Amino acid sequence: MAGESAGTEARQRTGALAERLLAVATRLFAEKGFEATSVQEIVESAGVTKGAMYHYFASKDDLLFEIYHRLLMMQTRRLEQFADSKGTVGERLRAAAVDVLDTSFLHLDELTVFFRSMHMLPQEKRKTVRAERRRYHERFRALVEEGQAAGIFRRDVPADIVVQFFFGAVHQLSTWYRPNGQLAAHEVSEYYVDLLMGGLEVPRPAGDANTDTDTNADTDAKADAEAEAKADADAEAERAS
Amino acid sequence: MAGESAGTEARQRTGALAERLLAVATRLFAEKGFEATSVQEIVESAGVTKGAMYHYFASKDDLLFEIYHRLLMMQTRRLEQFADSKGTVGERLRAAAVDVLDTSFLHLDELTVFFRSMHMLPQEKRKTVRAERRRYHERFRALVEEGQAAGIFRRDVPADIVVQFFFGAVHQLSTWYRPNGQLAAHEVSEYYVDLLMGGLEVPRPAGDANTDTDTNADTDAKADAEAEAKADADAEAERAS
DNA sequence: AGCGACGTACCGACCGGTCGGTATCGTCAC
DNA sequence: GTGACGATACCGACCGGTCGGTACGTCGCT
Repeated sequence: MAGESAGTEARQRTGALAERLLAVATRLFAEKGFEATSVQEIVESAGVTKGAMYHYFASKDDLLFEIYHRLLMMQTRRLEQFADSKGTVGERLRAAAVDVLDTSFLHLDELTVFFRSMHMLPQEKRKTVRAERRRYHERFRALVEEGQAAGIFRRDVPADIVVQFFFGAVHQLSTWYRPNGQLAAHEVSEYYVDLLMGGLEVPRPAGDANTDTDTNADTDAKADAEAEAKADADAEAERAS
Repeated sequence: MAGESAGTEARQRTGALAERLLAVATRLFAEKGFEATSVQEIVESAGVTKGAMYHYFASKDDLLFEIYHRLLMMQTRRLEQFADSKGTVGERLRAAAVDVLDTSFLHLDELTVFFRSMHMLPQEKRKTVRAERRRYHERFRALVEEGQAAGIFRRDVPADIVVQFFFGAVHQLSTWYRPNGQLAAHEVSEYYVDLLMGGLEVPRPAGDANTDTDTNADTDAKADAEAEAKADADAEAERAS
């Protein structure tokens, strides 16, 4: 389904062994961390030798990159499906949010590795991953902004903040959720989305808590996002020394 | 409460050099990751030699542990102050939440290291850190439960979920926030707390979104939390192989 | 003199990656 | 149908370098 035969090289990573290596690496990286897992352990756990791994992957980083790339591609594809479907903004946002949560629960190991070892990627690959992730966030943010413009969601919190807030919670799932716990994954998904949608509701005007209301709207939010992106790139550049 | 002169050893880490080493290590760990930072780099960056570092710290892990320990001790102390102060539950929860956010912004590096390298700690120390963190979460959860019992907060989402949701968002701050960005740290704090408090509001009964309401109350939430804790300990035990 | 606070020299383990080699398979001439 | 032959898939020994940690010396203050 996803275009495999892409560029000049990288026709690899399609064999059954490559899949097994990726799966094993994901599990080991999640268990012990990227750096603490040696290539030797990976190939032994997969029942092959190092020569086999380096036949399919250019480096140890390449394994990491492939894990990230696949996860992001899948989630982006799913998000766009939900975001572009029929229904009110609220319905679409809720459906997309529930889906990304359910999907995350199915790939907890990938999530763990993602936010723990992202910084281990070399510059080039990290830039690619960041770009893919930004695209994902922007599509999600557009949904929030649409709801704000429609007057359904509160305007006194920038859409970008909402997205960071929500995905922060999502991305930390792997640090506390245990599949054999009391709560089923989908229950947590529903709870989380309830909290998100509740937080997005327009505050009651006769409230006692909020004093400052409607400071800046979505235009400012977009400007902020761009500024953050720039600062982000700067930080990345500095770090390249 | 926080007994410094605990066991037989560990009377150390009180000199000015120890402080500098910790500060340098925190920055380097946040920049390049724990494993990618060599002890040599740390001591060179602090202007001393390895002998000095191993005079104050038993190991490289020990640096990590001390970073965690200090951060948790400080945040726990502050939380208890806010939680035990005067005012309504809503006011106290809001103040505590704003404070933990503001504090987190002041210690972004520590946060980064925390959630990226926690798994690098040896069993024993990790258990200690986990216990301290659990205590922190439980105090926060008690606040939410108090508000639920008072009827101020919604009851259809377990308090434990609310806490995980919120702190997930908080703990991911270091992955996207840049101090030189457009948004001041405290602005983000306020936005985040607005989203939290909004999510905690009792849903409007005549809503169109929520169909299932008031499934289980705080008693179930507490049971869930204990179950999660047990499952957590089990997973930890398994991982000890 | 004696002890805490560091510096210096060095060890042993390990790790990512390489490289020459082998086995298996498709294919194509004859 | 069969043997040659090139390509792909995989093996496994090995290397250069690095890293955490240690043993021990030395300086300075009391």
